[in-house]
Amino acid sequence: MASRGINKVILVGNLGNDPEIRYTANGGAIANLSIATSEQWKDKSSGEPREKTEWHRVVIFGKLAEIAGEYLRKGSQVYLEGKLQTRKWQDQQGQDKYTTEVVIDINGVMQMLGGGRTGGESSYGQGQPAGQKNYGQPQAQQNQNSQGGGQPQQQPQQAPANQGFSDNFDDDIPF
Amino acid sequence: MASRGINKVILVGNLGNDPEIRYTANGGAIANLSIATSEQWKDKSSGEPREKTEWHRVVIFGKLAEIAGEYLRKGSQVYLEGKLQTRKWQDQQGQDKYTTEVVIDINGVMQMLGGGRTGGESSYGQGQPAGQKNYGQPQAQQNQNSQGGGQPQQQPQQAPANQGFSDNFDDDIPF
Amino acid sequence: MASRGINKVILVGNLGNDPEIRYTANGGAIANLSIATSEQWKDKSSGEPREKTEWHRVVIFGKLAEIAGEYLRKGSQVYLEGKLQTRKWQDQQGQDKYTTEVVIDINGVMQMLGGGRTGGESSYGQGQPAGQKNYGQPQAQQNQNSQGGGQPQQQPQQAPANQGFSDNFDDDIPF
Amino acid sequence: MASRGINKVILVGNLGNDPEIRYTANGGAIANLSIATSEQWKDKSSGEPREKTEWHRVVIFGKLAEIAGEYLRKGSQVYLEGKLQTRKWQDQQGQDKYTTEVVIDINGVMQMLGGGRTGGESSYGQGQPAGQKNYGQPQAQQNQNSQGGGQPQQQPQQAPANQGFSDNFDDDIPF
DNA sequence: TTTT
DNA sequence: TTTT
Repeated sequence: MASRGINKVILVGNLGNDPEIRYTANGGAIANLSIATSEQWKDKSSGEPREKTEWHRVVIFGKLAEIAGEYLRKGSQVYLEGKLQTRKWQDQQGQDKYTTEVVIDINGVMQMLGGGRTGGESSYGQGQPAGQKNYGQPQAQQNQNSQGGGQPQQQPQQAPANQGFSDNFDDDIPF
Repeated sequence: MASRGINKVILVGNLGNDPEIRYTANGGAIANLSIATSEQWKDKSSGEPREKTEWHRVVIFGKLAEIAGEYLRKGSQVYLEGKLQTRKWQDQQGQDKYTTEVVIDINGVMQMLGGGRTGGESSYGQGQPAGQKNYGQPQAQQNQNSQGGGQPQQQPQQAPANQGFSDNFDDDIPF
Repeated sequence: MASRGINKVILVGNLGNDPEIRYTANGGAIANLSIATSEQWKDKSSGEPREKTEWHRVVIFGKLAEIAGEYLRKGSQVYLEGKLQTRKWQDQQGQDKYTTEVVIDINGVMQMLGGGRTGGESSYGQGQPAGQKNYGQPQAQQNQNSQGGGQPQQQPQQAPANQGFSDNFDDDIPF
Repeated sequence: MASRGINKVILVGNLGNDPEIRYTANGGAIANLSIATSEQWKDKSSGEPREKTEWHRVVIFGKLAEIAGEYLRKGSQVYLEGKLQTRKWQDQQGQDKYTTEVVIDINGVMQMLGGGRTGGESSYGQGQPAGQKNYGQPQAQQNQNSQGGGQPQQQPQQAPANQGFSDNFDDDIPF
């Protein structure tokens, strides 16, 4: 009955479309994203460059789904950390189908990338809340249930020193 | 002020010693582990096998620290997921020192590996609670604050089907 | 045309069956694994323990496929690192189907875990090289194309210390 | 003598300074980066926002070091995947010191993020190839030794479809 | 189909 | 020393 195993997916990619948001009866948000990752290489025989794009179906639950709906748009680059899940469903012909998704739930992570310093000329952001360039970055915290960093006990022992490392390093340390 | 960045460490390794457990004034547990990972390769010129062991200083907080203290022993194999943290301290001569640790807090993951099917002859387990082989595996859940999987909303939509996949697959799916 | 994105899957789980090995025309090995990961939690309302097993379809190429075929068996615990890939195929009715797999290629990682069902009673080691208990662990190196660690230049600076469990650390370092 | 363990670090952060590049006698490049990751949270008692920045010392070897030197600058956001390594050294007083670094070698990954400070006003692109805005992104491939994806056998089965944002998916697949 |  |  003990929990066994690790099931983790890490993606860095771009949205192929604006997120689709819906809500459960309880008011919980669910976001569906289509994320592209691509790899490219040189063909071994011809030496020609080749590229392959992989599309990932991502489902986000809860607070991160709301943030996704508010701040992510087609083309946005995002870091996602979740788990693999395959669900079975029937199409209209009653045929069984399986869909594998990357699920970002309360234990998942979403982080917007790139910071949107686009200078304003970008074709992105077109669907963004008005009056807001990209500086309205999300509170896309590392984890939806982080309540204070998780180790308040340590605070006393942790010198307030290395907070931002604004203090001067010793010459000794080779940074 | 928004959270920026990902700071993640994943280790699979063995304990060099029994965990050291201590408690904060608030009663919170802290476990210190020394974890070895090793890589080996063949020397490019001589073709001789080479090996290098890396030792990691790991600090675990909270519930997972208690589980570590109860179930991990010198030699145990463990999966750990946490973050890098460097703290500054002074040695007895007042010299500044820096120590980098892998911190497993409320957002971290600890998972015992190998399941201890050692047949009883193993030299491990010597420090284990009496009357307990290795079957008393911990509830080392994927995350200390998992409260039901994080997506109860989805349950209704999720057919109770693929729970354990005990149902038969279609011939169609090439598993 | 530049490579963009990260597509990474990390699994720690158990094989539901012995690996299926086949070979390409070129003699390259391909292994198919079915890997289970499970998570469990307490139901929020009823407080009852719940468990969910997820099954992952894993495809391994090359040298690691050979190692999988030789050393992994039904029940084996394994660490896998690869990428998500969805491929389209047609069933006998000509219907389009999609299957998402975790692909472990030359950039992937496979690592056997547990390192020793030494009990001997297991139906296990049947495929293992004779005369070799669990020490006959695979050379499941972190990466199929590691050629010496990639940083030979640094070797001189690296003290040969800390090699193995038995070393005593300096008093200065708070391990 | 078998390779045991996983030692993996994943960082997404910003450079605190331009990379420092140097070369070995053999002509191999080495880049030193200082990477910041930050997390922030609300203080449990006061409710006040708190933030903590962690600085990571990163060492990159080989081709990726060259790319880092050419394309990364102070402020750049980057994805890095490497391993933890602690080395011992002596300061001028002959005192032992330990420094823990994130090492990106031939098995590591570096990926520039954000893909486009297109503003032009940035002190940024100064090292970029002329005539090339942000599209001149580096060939920071997922791995320095990728030689064709590692699974050429599978290529025939892989439809050339889904290459790029513009493709329309089948109606069957619920993306 | 695994594992606990 | 970064970023928001």
